[in-house]
Amino acid sequence: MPRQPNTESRRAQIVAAMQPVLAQLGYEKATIQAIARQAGLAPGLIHYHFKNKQEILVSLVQSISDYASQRAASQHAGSGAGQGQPAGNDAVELLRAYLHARLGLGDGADPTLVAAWVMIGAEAVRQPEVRTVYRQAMAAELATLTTLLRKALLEQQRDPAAATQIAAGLLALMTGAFQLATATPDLLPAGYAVDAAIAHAMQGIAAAPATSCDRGGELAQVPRAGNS
Amino acid sequence: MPRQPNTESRRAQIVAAMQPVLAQLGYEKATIQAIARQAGLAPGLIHYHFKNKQEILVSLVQSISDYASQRAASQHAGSGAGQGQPAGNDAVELLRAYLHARLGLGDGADPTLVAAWVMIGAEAVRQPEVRTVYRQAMAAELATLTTLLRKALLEQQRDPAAATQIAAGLLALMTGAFQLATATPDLLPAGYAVDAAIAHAMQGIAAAPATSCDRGGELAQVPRAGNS
Amino acid sequence: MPRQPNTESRRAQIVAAMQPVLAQLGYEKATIQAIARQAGLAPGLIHYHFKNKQEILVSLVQSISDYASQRAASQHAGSGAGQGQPAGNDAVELLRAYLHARLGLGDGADPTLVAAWVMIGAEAVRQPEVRTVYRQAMAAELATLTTLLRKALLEQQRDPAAATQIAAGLLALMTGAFQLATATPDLLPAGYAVDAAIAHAMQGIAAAPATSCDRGGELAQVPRAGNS
Amino acid sequence: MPRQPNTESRRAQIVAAMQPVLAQLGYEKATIQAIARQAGLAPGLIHYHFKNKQEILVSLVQSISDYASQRAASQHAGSGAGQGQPAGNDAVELLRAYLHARLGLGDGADPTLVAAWVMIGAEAVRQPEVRTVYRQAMAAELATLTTLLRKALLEQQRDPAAATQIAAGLLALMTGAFQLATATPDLLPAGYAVDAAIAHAMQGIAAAPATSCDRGGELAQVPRAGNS
DNA sequence: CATGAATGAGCTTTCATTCAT
DNA sequence: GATGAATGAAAGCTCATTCAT
Repeated sequence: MPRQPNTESRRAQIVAAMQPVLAQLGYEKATIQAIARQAGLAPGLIHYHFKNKQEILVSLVQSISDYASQRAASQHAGSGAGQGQPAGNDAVELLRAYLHARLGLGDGADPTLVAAWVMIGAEAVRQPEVRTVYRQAMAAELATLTTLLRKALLEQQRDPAAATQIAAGLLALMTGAFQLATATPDLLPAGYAVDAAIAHAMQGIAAAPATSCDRGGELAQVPRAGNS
Repeated sequence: MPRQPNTESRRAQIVAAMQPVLAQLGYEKATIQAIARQAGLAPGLIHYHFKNKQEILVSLVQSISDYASQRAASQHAGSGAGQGQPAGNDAVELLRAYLHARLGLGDGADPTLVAAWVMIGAEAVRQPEVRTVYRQAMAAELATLTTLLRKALLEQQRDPAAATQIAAGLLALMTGAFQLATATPDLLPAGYAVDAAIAHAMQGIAAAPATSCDRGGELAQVPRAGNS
Repeated sequence: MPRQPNTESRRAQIVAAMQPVLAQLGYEKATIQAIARQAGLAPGLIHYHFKNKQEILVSLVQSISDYASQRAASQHAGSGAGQGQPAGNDAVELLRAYLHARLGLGDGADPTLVAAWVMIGAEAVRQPEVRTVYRQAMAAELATLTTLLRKALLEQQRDPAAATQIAAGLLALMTGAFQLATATPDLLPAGYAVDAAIAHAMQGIAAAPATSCDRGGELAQVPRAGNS
Repeated sequence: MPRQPNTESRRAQIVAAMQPVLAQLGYEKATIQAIARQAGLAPGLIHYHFKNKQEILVSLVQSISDYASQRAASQHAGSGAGQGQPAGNDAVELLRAYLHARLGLGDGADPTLVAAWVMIGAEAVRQPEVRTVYRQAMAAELATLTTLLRKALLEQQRDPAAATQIAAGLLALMTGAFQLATATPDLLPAGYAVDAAIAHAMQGIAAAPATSCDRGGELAQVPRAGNS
């Protein structure tokens, strides 16, 4: 009677264990021993399930990225379900909610997750394999932002071409906010990141050229950010 | 006649050598041997001038920070010298120039410098000594931005209280732009960072409440960013 | 009804799987995992059938040795069956055929087998258990050669005492040919080994003192090697 | 006052230390620790002077090969210096002396050296870098043998074209003799290897076709090996 | 000041062997 | 018999730091 494989769950367990260790110690100091200890496993077992340390890191990047995409998708699905809003601010509200979800709660939700992501960003600089998956994750985030922005722009009867530029700015702003939240806590006022991101998005939308008829003046009344 | 000590120049030489090595290899892989090779010195000499590797890193952070402050200061000095501008856009232009200088040229001037700074940011997460100087550098940058923004806001007759919030957003945006320029080159369109930063600043200024009399509508005409 | 044990066939399967792995990787790098993979079995099963890795190696040595002995025996049997040769060159021809079989076809028949044997030879140096069986195999080969040579010498009316010395030379020559075929392919001309071995044997026979009456001059016409 | 480099002597020391360890334990079991212990050095120092373990092995191969070439050259030089021999057996004697030097004294001079060479031969099978230098060493030996044989053949007024074939056989014989001397001591009679090699050479020379005039009959009297 | 060899702790990785299923 | 996860003891290698010269 052969025993049933448990590789998948073990891999997930190990990847999950790497996150806090990475967040606290950085990649080089996140030793296999430390990861094993965090996971409650024998060190040798790590290499039974992963070819090498880098592979754990790559898996972690994909895991985090997948989690983020999934959460974004569920948010999309959860909103707009005919709440009978009078004004057509659905898309704008969705965007606002997205930025809140991403940057809210002390500028980065789970500090461990954010710190791990910062470490991953540094490793992406010098490990090509990590760079590849990191870039994919960033591209996915960028695509999500661009889509949200395009919808919001259309909703506000603005030229959707502005979406790309605004999304790029938002991505940089979010990335930097993660870095600052992790490396220099308390330097910046609490909640600044959500406000800045929403301001960036809303003002960007407002500043975008109107689609057809020149009614820019009226439409400039993009809903103000309600949290500051 | 004893030759005069060359300690200071040696230290500077070593610190300078660490930058490209750090940019390429990260802190842990930036070995003393590699730094010594880059500096053209014997490995043993490094520890004569620095207690340990961390001390070189701390010196590098200060060095980069000082260089940035100095460049910012010289920029201040160089501008505003009564060139008889008709409109009172001095402060706004100064801010714009500052953001250009920081983010221009491929979103990060010297790639080596930017990459090194990204690595430093990661180390700041886990090395308290590094975090301290990193935080000081960031605080200095934030102060510079805040000052520039406050002047611009005053110039535009806006409430200067908005400066802090806008500066925080700019700092995050810049920090993230450095990260993205280093880890995911070519993901974002060239020059996006300068545009995004200037848009963030200008729209933030425009959106700030007017100082005294409520003439916000007219004053909304903050000079548009000229490069997009 | 209990299924009948398959231990023997499993053992043979595992031993057979070790050969190509050993040939390619050497003993230390021939991991149990690799052998199991080659055999299409689960790693854990290996140690059910073999106490340890060395035991597989020892079995392989015996397996190869047995195979060689068997082939030699069948060759003996296959020849000499009254083909009505006029001249009494039976024994000489048998010897020649034997050397051909051993060294023919690119100086080592099955390259995998030859390479495995070379690896075994190296392990025999340091593992007493391996040395024992390796020595037995070599002794068997030596005995076979000696027997063949003695018959040939008698046939040619030479003193059979020379057989031992010639056989020793042939054994060394064959062993070295295997080594060279494996480690330095293309260094030596194709087919050199068969020629050299046959020359060694034939010239050795020719140079051996005649048995009784001194007719050495005539008998020197030992059949020349026909393949060069 | 810089200290003077001692890298060369240290490298030589380490290479020398590897030989007996390799001879006794084989490559994989010849750990850095064991080599360091043999050399009386700290383990870490090994990797200061050698990039990796393989590099030590490659150096050892070259070292052994160089030593052999050198000894062969000095032998050449030392002989033939006008000893006023009546018969022109100079070249034949030189060849005989060479084989004696190579195979004499218990079929392999320094047992440690021979055993190490056997281990090297096994590693040459699977490590390309080792194979390269091993092949060079073998090619050098082959060239030496071929040259000696050509001279001897000319001296005996035989066709020198036979040199290559005879040399190949001698190389295989010597290689095999080393293997057998190391892995199966006492299987073969003492001194068999020298005798076999000399017989192979001399009989090969005798059997070679005469150069011009057909006086093969007389010239067949190649000097008989004097040690059997 | 300068050199470069030397040290040793600690890392990743490998792998024979064991064992619960 | 068979499976494949689990273990733990090495192994090679790296590198900050020290120190004799």
